[in-house]
Amino acid sequence: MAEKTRVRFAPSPTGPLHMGGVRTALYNYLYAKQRGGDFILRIEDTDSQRFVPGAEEYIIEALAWCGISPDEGVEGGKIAEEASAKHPHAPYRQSQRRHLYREYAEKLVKDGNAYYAFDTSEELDALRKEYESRGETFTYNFKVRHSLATSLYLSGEETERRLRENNHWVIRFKVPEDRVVKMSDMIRGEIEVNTNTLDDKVLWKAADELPTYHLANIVDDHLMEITDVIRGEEWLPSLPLHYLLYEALGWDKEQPRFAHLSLLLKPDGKGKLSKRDGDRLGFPVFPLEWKNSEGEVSRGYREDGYFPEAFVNLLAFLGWNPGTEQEIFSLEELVNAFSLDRVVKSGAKFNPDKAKWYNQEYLRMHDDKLLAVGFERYLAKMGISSDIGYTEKIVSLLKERAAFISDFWDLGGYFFIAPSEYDMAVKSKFWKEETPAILGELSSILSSTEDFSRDEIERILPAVIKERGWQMGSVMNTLRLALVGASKGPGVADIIALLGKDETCARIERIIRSFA
RNA sequence: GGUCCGUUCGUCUAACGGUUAGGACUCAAGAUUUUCAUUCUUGCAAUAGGGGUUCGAUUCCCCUACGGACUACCA
Repeated sequence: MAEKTRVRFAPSPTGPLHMGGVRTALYNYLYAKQRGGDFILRIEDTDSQRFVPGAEEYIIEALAWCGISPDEGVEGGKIAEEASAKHPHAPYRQSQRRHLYREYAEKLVKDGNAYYAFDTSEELDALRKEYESRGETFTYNFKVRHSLATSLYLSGEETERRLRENNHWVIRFKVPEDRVVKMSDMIRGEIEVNTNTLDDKVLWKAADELPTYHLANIVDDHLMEITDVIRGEEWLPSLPLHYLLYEALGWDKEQPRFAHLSLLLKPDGKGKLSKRDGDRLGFPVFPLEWKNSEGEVSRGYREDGYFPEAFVNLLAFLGWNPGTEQEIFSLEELVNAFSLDRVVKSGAKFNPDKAKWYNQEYLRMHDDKLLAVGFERYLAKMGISSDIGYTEKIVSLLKERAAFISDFWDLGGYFFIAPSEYDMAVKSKFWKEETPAILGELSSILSSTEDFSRDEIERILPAVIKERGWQMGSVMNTLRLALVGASKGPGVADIIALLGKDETCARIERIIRSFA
């Protein structure tokens, strides 16, 4: 029987989930679902210093908004704490699994694969500086560990004494000397690294009785039977350590496959996409709005009016493509089409224009009724209430020129509020001496029109203009100016029919008075 | 500095040794639209550089350049 695919998304609750993080979660999800596997959400909160309240809830909510639902880890919007049939590996929060890790760290020490180290951060910092000043690279490995205060060098009694004395000690991995670690990455292929360039990383800290990422991650991935690890490129440098750790723990035969995703880069200039870029260039970097403890607000795709489907779609295409010319994919279609083979190795610069285009495509696919409901919510925030039938007609008229629901307001605010000012460029071009008289006559013709349907108005208008020998351009544009206030919008007949007889005539009278 | 990863139009990318190097976004032009958009058509625009390997390199290898990540008792 083939093994069941199990992947995990393991964010750290140190702040809101970045869109790059959402992409990692998405690729994990797509990969798992395509294989009928499970997607697990695990919270890696082993850094007690950087814990941010609300971050975990944010992560769960963001994934939910995207339609990415974990098979394991989250139940009813909360991270599962108790083991159950659905959540056999609970708890899924590393801080609640702390008791598990020490035994593995101690086992590594017993087997000679790790050791106790008593040097302080300050001592090490000083040492690093010293090396740097000599132009050398400080590597905490076989070259130096015997000269430092470690259980490798100290006597058994001395080690015992120091372990008891205080909790300023750590357990470090003992990286083997001069070995070439051969690794395999599903996206990048084969990678080799000599162990001499690796540091003896800290695995466990006595101070807070917590493991570091490296240990917790490997232990949990093993315990949770993770088959494939798909994570960000920033983890690639620690892949050799992870290989070595699996080996030292005796788990290398069943260690997961790895895939490292390239980073999302800022749209302009150099470097990875950061919160700052969003603020600077005017686009969201986070899926949902986030307010930090200082009250600073970071905008979110959701709040900016992106459809979750569009967001997921554009995210999927940042570093992956189906190899066909199809660009619009639902989540289900992505599940079917996704393949790590087609994930691009290089970093992708985020393009806000393309993001907007995606949303426009999705807006067009949406039902008018749904869009109208969304638009009414937007209107309500501005204190405007509208009949849903009326709103829906507006939406259908404006749909093809909008990318966001909020665009309906910019595009059609005049359907709700009469123009208070007029585009003077349009006026100077089309407003003639005889215009007031013409508009006045038009107003009275319209007010006596029985059938106020769009089609009837569409028929009457040009007929009248032709009959009286008026200038088509001048009349139509000034009429539009009266109704809209500018030279934009759908057909005049559509606007008139929607506005209704009274409002149309009132607006015509009003512009005549304004320019009298 | 060291280690690792990467490099095709401005951007996202296709082309798994043989193509006029394709598509999408952006931009420009034209057509349609009495407006603005839409739509349609067309256009601009790329294999980082240098060596190999090969009958033939975007594709394989090496070097250089550039970019990125990592280099914490953070993840």
